[in-house]
Parts: sequence; C-alpha cells; structure tokens
Amino acid sequence: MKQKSSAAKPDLAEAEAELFLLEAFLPYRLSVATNRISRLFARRYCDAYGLSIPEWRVMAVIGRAGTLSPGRVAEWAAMDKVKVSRAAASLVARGLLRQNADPEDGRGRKLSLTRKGRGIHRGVIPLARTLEAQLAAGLSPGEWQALGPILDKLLAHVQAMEEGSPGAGID
Amino acid sequence: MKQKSSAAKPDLAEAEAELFLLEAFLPYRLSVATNRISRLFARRYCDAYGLSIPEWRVMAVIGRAGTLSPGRVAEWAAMDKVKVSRAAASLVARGLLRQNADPEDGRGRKLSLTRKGRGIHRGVIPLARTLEAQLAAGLSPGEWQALGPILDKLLAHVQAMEEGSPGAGID
DNA sequence: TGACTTTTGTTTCATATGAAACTATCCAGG
DNA sequence: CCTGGATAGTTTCATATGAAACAAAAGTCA
Repeated sequence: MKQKSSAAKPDLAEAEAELFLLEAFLPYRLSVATNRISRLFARRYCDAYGLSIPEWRVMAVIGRAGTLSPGRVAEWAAMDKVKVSRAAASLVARGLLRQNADPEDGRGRKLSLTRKGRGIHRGVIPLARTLEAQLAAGLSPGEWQALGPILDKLLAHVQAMEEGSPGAGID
Repeated sequence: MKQKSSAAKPDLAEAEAELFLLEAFLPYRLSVATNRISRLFARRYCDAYGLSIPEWRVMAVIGRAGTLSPGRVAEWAAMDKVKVSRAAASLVARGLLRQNADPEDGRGRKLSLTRKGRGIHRGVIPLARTLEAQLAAGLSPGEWQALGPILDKLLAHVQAMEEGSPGAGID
C-alpha cells in the first residue's frame, strides 16, 4: 500500500488546510479590492471619454511627456509593448494621437497628442483626480498616506521575489 | 469660431493636466502592484499544482466548506458564476472535484473535493500561506497589519461609489 | 392546473490579453 | 560592404474574460 497512514485520520496538514479562510487571505483581498476599483474607474473613463484604461494610460504619459516612443510609453505606464501598440493604434484611429516616424531611427515612432487629443487629456486628467479623491475619501488621511509607500514596497518586494527563484519552477 | 479663447494660451486646466504624473496616481500604483502579485502567485500555483487562480479559489472555499453549490462558491470567492462554472468543469475533468445533483433542488449542484482533490488542497494551502508570508516580509509588521483594514474600507467604499451614481453615466 | 416570473447553472459570442512569430531597421565584426 | 546578431514595433494565435442568451427547474398566483 502506498497510501499514507493518514488516510483514516486527517493529518495536521489536512486539519490546517481545512481552516484556511479565503476572505482572510491578504493577496486575495488585495486582488478583489483592486479589480473592483479598476473596473469602476474604467467604466467612468469609458462613459465620459470612450477611453479604455490602456488608452487612458497612454494618453496620460504622452500628455505629460509631450512626445514619447511606444517603448518609453510601455516603461512609464507599466504596460507591455503589445498593449501600447494596440492602444496607440486605437487612439490614432480616433484622431487623438499622432504617430510619426522617428527621423533618427527608422524603427522608432514618435507619439504625440493631436489638438483633439489634448482636449480629451484636458478633461480626463481632472476626472482621474476627482475619482482618486473620491476613493481617498473612503480612508482616513493617515491610511491613504500610508498606502503609497506600502504599494511601493510591495512592488519592489514582488520584483525581488520574481527574480529570486525564477529557475526554481522552470526545471 | 467656436474655439475657446484658450486656444493660444494654455489655460489652467491644460497646465494642470500636463503636470499629471501617472506614477503618483494611487489607483494606478495599486493596480500595478496587485497585478504583479497576482501574476506571481498564479505562476507558483500553476507550477506546483497546475491550478489557475479561479481554480485555486474554488478549491479553497470548497476545501473549507466541505460542500457548496456553484452559486455559493461565487459568493465566497468573489467570482462571477461563469468563472465558477468553468473552473469547476476543469477541476471535475481533472478528478479533483465532484459535482453531484442537489437532491433538494433540481437546478442546484453540490460541489465537493474528491480524495485526490483533498490531496491537492492539502498541498496548495500551505503553499499559499508560505507565499503570503514571503510577501508580508516585504513590509514592516505594522504596514502589513494596516493593509487588511485599508483594503476592507476601500472595498466597502468602492461598492458605495458604484451604487452612488450608477445612473449618472448611463443616461 | 396552467401560465407568469424567478432562480440556477451552462453555453455562446464578442472582446481583451500576452507569448511568440514576424518585419524592418540598426549596429558590430570581418 | 556584407553577414550575423540585437532592437523597435506590429501581427498572429491561442486563451481568458464577462455580458447576454439559453435551458431547466422552482415558485407564484389565479
């Protein structure tokens, strides 16, 4: 018989596992709350300006920088290049974004907002600020201020965890 | 001319919008950090047990409750019923989950772990706890403890925001 | 009983995602 | 020059998602 002796009596791991409460699991709660917030924000941006979140992010970073290559946008907006490419194509199609060749590099592109795009930008950024403020109103000022550094540390730490054992699961 | 007089001189909204820094926008940072964490956790669950996050969540709540209908799983795991249905089908196909008819309601189903499923559960829950602990190690104990209540409040608040003006954007 | 409405769960369909393939350009070494 | 990489962006493909349509079984009320 290969069965463990614990087949009849539930062993410690079993007993411990059965006590696991998903609603007390912090990564789960983080995911639920964040996705809900993202969903709400996405709906608002879409209702007001027809923008998806990737499109909104692209507009935000280009509105700030003036001109940016798709690769830089990907860096600054924490998006992969595929998402940037698609969001940019959609914004160009709607006349909000201009995509020019980079005179110094035949592969590169120069992204910048059109006049119309700046108009949208001028509206969507205050909306974002308003939404952020509404969200902040759900926390005490202290909690809200604590959240930023916590997120920074979590992000830095998860990056370390990713690098730490990439080979461990690959074999 | 319908153009605003601000066409030549950038108005206040424009100037303010141009100062917007995505990396200082908390909802964005929340999303980036959370998605990165979810991605890492998903990879670990998948490497170790071939489970996706929806599958993992279904196993977690059923492992805790013993027997649960798909609807209840959806409630307890904060998933929509479609995701539960698909995750359950996949788990049944792999022999980890049993899906019986509910004798008291012809529409309902009774989900419970098979022996094999309990074996997986007995392994994946400690893995989750370990990962959570590794994540917690990136914060001070105080920060980690603060995060739970913050997430609860954010979730409650975003739900209030959703209900508050659902008609505002629908018109 | 026999329409209705509601509830439960599955399936369909249209969209969103990202890994990998691909195209075009640039650079480095011979 | 040319040839073999590297790099920038786009496209393809396979999968994941959720809204809406669906099917089946309860409940409801005359």
